[in-house]
Amino acid sequence: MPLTLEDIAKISGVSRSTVSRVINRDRRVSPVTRERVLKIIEDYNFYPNLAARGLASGHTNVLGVVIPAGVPSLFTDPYFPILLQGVSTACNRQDYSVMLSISDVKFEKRLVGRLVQNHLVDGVIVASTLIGDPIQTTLANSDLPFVIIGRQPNLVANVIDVDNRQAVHQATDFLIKQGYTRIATITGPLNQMAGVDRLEGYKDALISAGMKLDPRLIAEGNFTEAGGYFGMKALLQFMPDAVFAASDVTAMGAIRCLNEAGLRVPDDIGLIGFDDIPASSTVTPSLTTIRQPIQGMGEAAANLLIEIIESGSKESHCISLPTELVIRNSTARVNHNQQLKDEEIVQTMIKEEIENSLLTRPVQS
Amino acid sequence: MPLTLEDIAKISGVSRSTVSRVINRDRRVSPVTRERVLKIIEDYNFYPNLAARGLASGHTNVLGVVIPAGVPSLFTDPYFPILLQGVSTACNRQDYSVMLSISDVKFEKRLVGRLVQNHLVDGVIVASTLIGDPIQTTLANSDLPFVIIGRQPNLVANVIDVDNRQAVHQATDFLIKQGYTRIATITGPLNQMAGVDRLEGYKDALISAGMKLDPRLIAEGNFTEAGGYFGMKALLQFMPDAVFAASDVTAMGAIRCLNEAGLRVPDDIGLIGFDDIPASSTVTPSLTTIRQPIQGMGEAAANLLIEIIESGSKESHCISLPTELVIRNSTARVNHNQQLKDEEIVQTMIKEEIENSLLTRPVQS
DNA sequence: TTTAGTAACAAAACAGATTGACCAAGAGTT
DNA sequence: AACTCTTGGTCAATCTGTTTTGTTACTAAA
Repeated sequence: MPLTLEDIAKISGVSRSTVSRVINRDRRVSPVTRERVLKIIEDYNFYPNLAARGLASGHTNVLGVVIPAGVPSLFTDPYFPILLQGVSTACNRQDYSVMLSISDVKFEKRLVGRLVQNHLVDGVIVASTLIGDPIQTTLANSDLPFVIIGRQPNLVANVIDVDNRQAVHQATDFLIKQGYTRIATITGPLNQMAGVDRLEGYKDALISAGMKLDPRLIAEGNFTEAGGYFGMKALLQFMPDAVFAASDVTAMGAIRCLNEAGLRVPDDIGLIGFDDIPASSTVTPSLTTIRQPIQGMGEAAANLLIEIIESGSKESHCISLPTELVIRNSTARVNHNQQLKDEEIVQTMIKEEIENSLLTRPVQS
Repeated sequence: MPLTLEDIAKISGVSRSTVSRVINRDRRVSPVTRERVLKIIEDYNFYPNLAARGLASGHTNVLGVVIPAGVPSLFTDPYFPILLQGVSTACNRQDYSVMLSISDVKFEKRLVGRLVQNHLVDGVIVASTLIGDPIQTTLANSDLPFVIIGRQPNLVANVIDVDNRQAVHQATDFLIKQGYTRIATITGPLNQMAGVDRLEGYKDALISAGMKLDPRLIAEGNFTEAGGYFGMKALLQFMPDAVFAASDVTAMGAIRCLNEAGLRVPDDIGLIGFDDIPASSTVTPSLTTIRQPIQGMGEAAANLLIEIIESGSKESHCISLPTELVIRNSTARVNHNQQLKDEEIVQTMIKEEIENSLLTRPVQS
């Protein structure tokens, strides 16, 4: 039978409430009593019953992480484990636990109901939702604090994001500067904002460089390897000389397709990805890519959520984390520029933006 | 303010206990009352407070999943997301939730303490622990039910596993049958049983084929791509003509190394992996591999744990799931056998074993 | 017609924390 | 000396369910 507060109180010769205050760092306990009780708690290896604590205090110190159903890249993209690691790290540090909901079409409604209604978690982090996913409005209508990773249209909420559009704009500019002229893209799923924004960034760059958009050079992908492969296959007939792939995994698929077609990267076709997953630096050729701080986004989401929970703030916060363009060999044309050596050249994106974006900016409430 | 049992009771004109009975499917409620109360619960969208329920009933309907710190493949191997998906699916189906503990060296002790001591979860699933990880004894000494994925030496516990040794034995036999003679291996981390068992299976096959073991043909890896790359690099000087890589990701690293060295798979070197992750069928050449039912293992672990929790069984159960050898192009020597076509030939492993292993076998308690 | 048994529900006792109200003792003021 | 603060604590209410015990009304058996 596990110990209770009552037991500890009896052993230390104080009342239950005093022990509770010691545990909760209430300052109305004399240092000497505090020390004595703490020692006993330590000695007896006592942990308070979280259910009781949750019932009495109204909070559980648990954050929910919802990963929606129907995300094809869940199994193949290291994005999710890295994100989870970030959330987990931040939670560990602040004595929160992580409740994982990989939702399932069949159980989605019930799952979210449970999460929202029955006080299992103090707040929720939502990762890569589809545009218009009902979970957003469910959460918005509840009084449960939540943070969305990746902005959503028409939704005032707490958001952690990177500036996808701007980042891709820059990366595409880089391709243009390298002398590529028929620049194509394999998009992400266009039912996710990240997919849409990255496509817009690509368009922005071409337009502002005075190049014309050719719809035949845009292939829709879905952040998977297979999506990259088939996207590339579709593009090949229109002879692009460079491709922006909306994720690194997509780029890997494109490389496979190009290898099969006997085309060489970067000489025949330049390639840029997005994410900078571990494999990007080891693939041949190593992949030029836009690095986003995936783990950092997980941590930021958890930290923001915890802050909101504990402060009870009703404002909406948007945090945009910085990206960098990591230049490797997949864009190093022999004929046009000198071949880049193995070492990576990291070009940090606009400095001011980084500095600004690190701050939490309250938006309308 | 959310509704409580009391509210529902008042609305339906019965007592709190009756509402509780309705929710918990206690049969001592007349059908007509039950229907009326159920309707009200539905109408008012009532969900019971889980903290209160946990306090009163002593269980939370939450399973913990512990992924230990210091697993380098966590970020790069799709193993973990797939496993989690399995656990999650099984839990959803039975109204359990999943609490994720990606433990962190720094917080490990506290984390496990919390998990074990304060009734946050009803049971724990432990994935890929290191041999001798103290978490095992901590759990074994607690009265918290737990299931380990992947057997551990000297530990009587509930285990979900595949027969790594036997599966690798078969796969290596297949290499031998294909005519390869200098068969090397890149192992997994030898501080995990899966790593050790797969190495033993490799040795078994060579020995029982009357071939002699050459320690220079054994390179230690760690289930990562980089491990495969450097392992292959180390092996190359001893001129193997086939390699068993202890995971598919490891095999990908080996392929990269071989490409750089100008060697072709399968003609110069045959290659077999383990797992059958999605990428294995799309990589060039497609990878012959031992498929293990990762998602199935997650589901099995959750189902077993829930069964143990609800039955209160004190016996230890071991469930071994079947594997299959999936033959693709990385072992299809042109000179020795006819080239295998694109379609996969799936050779199911010893049939009897599969049938046996699907049963839960109680072991000594 | 009792008596026992049972069905259907209510009432009340928990479960193990948190937290506001209250109180005693000593310190500081005037 | 009387009064007010502050400090450090105790007491008891509270949170929302589950579960045991109690009560009533009815049916079946003696």
